[in-house]
Amino acid sequence: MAKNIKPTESELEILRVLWDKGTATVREVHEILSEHKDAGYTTTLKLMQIMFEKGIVKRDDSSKTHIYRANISRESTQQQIVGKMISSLFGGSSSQLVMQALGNQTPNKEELEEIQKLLDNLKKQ
Amino acid sequence: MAKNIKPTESELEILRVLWDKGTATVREVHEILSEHKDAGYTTTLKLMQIMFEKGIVKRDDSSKTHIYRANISRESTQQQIVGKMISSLFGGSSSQLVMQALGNQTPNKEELEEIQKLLDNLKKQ
DNA sequence: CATGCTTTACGATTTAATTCGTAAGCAATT
DNA sequence: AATTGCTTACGAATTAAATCGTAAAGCATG
Repeated sequence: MAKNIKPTESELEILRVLWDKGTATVREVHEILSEHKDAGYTTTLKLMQIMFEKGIVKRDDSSKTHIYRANISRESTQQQIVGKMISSLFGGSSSQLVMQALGNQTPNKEELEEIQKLLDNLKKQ
Repeated sequence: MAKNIKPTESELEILRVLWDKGTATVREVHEILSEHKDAGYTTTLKLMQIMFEKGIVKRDDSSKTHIYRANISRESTQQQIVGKMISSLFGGSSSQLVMQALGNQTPNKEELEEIQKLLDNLKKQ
């Protein structure tokens, strides 16, 4: 049973850091976010506290500086969001999304091969 | 130069109706939306008025009942949103999005063939 | 022309997300 | 022990989206 949680834009940014690093403190997340975005430290803190209340992240608060960790997987979140987009923007047709994505920004040779393999598998069934 | 407009969730719902029908009155849009969602008529009206102010839709107000029409294309909007999603959720890798979409909900034979054609084209280059 | 129905306009409220200021706690250093 | 610096907690302000109530205008019909 996948969690039916829809992270906001800002929450996604934080999740990406946590997914990449595994665990992180508020400070670490904030450092990374502030490369691209300017918001104060307490803003990041507050967001992460709210995410904790919502159950989107876990945290270890046994020491003074809390250590955070994502509580929803990258894959299930991607699936959730992509699924929603397919139904809301592509009339339920995943192939339309695929075409759009491929036409948009072309992957390199290795990636194309990977897609080809997946496609071959799907065609067999 | 594509418009850099990011429709909200509700605005997208309205746009979908306009894209499908070409033109529509507030009443028509509202009828369709209210099949799946319950919000009052004036809510839909207000949203469409705001979209007009933002330039997302055009309207013909020569008669009392105004006639609306999308002012951004379905394709460019899809591109915008998919592009954003690729960078924000898939680390810039469009193939990852493709894999996710294909794994998620498998298209039928014809769609698979279409994707195959596109893939062949991309591989040639 | 009065009544009733539909429309637009518009202000106000509600709800959610984001942002920040300030206080309090803790730890290291002087 | 006082100072400095980093941490969390928390309330409050800001901003944006969505919702609705009410009024005014237009139009058809009795």
